[in-house]
Amino acid sequence: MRRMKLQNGRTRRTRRSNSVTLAQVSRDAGVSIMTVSNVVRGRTELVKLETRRRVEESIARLNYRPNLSARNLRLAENRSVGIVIADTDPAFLSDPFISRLVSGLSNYLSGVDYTLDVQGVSPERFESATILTKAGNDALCAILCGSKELRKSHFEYLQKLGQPVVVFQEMFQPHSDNIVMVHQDDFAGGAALGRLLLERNVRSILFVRPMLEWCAVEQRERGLRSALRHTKHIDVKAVLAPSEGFDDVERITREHLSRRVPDAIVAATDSLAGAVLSACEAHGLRVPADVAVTGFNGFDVWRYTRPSLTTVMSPAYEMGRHAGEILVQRLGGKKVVRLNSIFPVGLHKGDSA
Amino acid sequence: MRRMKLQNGRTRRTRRSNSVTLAQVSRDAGVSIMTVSNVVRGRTELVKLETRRRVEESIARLNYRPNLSARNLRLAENRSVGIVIADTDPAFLSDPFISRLVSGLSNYLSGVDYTLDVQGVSPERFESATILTKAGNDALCAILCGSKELRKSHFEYLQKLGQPVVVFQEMFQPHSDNIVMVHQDDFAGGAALGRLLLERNVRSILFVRPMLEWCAVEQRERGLRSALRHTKHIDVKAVLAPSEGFDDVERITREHLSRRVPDAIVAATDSLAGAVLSACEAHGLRVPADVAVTGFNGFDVWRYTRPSLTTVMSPAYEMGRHAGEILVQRLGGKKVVRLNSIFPVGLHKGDSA
DNA sequence: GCAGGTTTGTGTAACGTTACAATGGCATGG
DNA sequence: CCATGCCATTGTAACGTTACACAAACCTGC
Repeated sequence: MRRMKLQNGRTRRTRRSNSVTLAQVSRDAGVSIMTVSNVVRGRTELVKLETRRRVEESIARLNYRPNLSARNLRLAENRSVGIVIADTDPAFLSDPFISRLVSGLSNYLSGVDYTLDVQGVSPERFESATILTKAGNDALCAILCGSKELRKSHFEYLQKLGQPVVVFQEMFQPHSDNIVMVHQDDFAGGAALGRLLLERNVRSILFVRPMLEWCAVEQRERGLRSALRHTKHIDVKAVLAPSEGFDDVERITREHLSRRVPDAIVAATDSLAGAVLSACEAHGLRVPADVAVTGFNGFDVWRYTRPSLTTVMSPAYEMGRHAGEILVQRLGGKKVVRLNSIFPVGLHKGDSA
Repeated sequence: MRRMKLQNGRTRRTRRSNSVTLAQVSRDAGVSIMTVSNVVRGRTELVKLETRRRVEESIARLNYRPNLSARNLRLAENRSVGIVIADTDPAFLSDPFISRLVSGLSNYLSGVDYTLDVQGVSPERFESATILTKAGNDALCAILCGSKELRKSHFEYLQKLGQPVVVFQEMFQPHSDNIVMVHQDDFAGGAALGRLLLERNVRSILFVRPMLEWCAVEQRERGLRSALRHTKHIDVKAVLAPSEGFDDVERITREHLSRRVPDAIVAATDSLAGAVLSACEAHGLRVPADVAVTGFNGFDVWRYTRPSLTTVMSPAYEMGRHAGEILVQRLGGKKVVRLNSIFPVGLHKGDSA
């Protein structure tokens, strides 16, 4: 970093970026800083047309852009929301569910002139995410992963922050009213699949779930089991995929199939279901005649697979938008009563179950 | 917003957020502001252990978090990168290519304690994206879409910014050394598909491309045509899908198929290819015997389709990481010589061509 | 007991912006 | 020609932080 001599002989650091300030523009245009500021912020009623033109010229010539940090500091407002995702696996971060959620949030915020900060962080280091340790966002969103104790402690942490927070896909009861829960009805989705499989007279089920400990997955399994609760002699066995990678999931499924072929395989997500279908094909099993297969979070995968996948449709994009709306409302000072938004899911009946 | 009376009777706005400042902590701990600041920033060699403990207690009790805007203003550094994507279509924003690119960038930045701002914006309003109009990021990334003139003007705009910028998937020659181009070799990918189809003795090709005007798509088509250039009598016809939605793409493909069945259909992306396969199936065409089908940007779709899709594998995640590395290096003052990074793509031979 | 050093802590002036009060100029009207 | 009001513009004091210079306290060794 460059240093320069001051008159008195001391040295002082110079800015690293060659940023243009209001003061420079004001000198160039021969007006005061405040006049430039008023022009920049479109307070046209305060500035004579002729002056405004001159200032606008200077702004364009010098390529002036207002310094956000200074403005935010002065206004005690950042017009920015952060989202922390407690996982760093690229496969999870670019999962259609996550990316649609983020798209919805981002698009909404963009429309009301807010920006979005995105950070993925491992569950163990959750609380040291920059977005959380430094106060640089007006509001936060979070997707919690990891063991239940870990998630609980992260949840408590978020409650203490005192700024509006949306937590997605989580079941804890908030004790503080800064937190709003937004989730899709994973339990109902799981239950709907369970009922469908009951109609198909399925007796044994393999539930394939990712290693990732995520509340949504738990709820899906819970919903599934609950729908089967009153029917005796239905065997549900959970299988942990060693990773979310296609090959790993396919391999572990094949291992299970070679031991015993269940009547149905319920995968916790569509991408897992894709690998499961592939494993069934490799075993020469007909789907759904020999084994029924279902997925979860249907965006596009169900359109590609053959047979087309029976899955549960997710309103991820709308959930993201909704979270944005809630947060911006809160920041605007509105007391939002609803602390819990559950989005309904839709059962998509494909040919695989 | 609350107001409060000052001693002299004036009113002045209070902060909307109940943020705790260094001053408050310092009062609570009975030390100076600077001591607290030193503790917060881990300058442990400057503070006696006993004092540090006391300060840390106060910090924890008051729930202090440093104000990022103030710090950034003082340091003239934001430790933050912004990415602008010149499209607001959720289907594009959550396209595997885009979301993997963003994951790579986000993960890298997170590791070096930078944050990432994401904004999608329509090509027409590109230059009014908050990320661009306000100076709040140390560096920027951009994905340009829209007509060539529009993209050119956005590119010029980015050149004038004077801060490090990475532009993805674009072919313009930068005139200023703040811009670095990062792209995958779409041309080579298209050419590889072209050569593969030549081997298959294909004579007529339908190129299905999205409405979205994106440089990557142009390059793919150009590469394809270039590979066929020296072989006479090969007919390449481009079809514009009315949207990237599966149903629209399938419909338009079927319309074309009912007029004439080409030897091959080259889709500009895998998701388009998925719809194309579905259209072929609906027409009772065998793939690849009656018509060969190929995709582009292979992440997972090729694993799901039957026949499995022949496609071009994209290193999107690595491209995102690489962009982050370059930008952070530049911000660290390193002169980066390379102004142009081209990532090689891989041809994945599936069963569809 | 005091020069010389080290360790620990503090005071101050920025950083670039905005809210607000205050200024000067220029009409209008009595 | 002076009050009055309005318009356009400006000066100033924050916002919360950090770099730097400096001060105070506490050691040494002679």
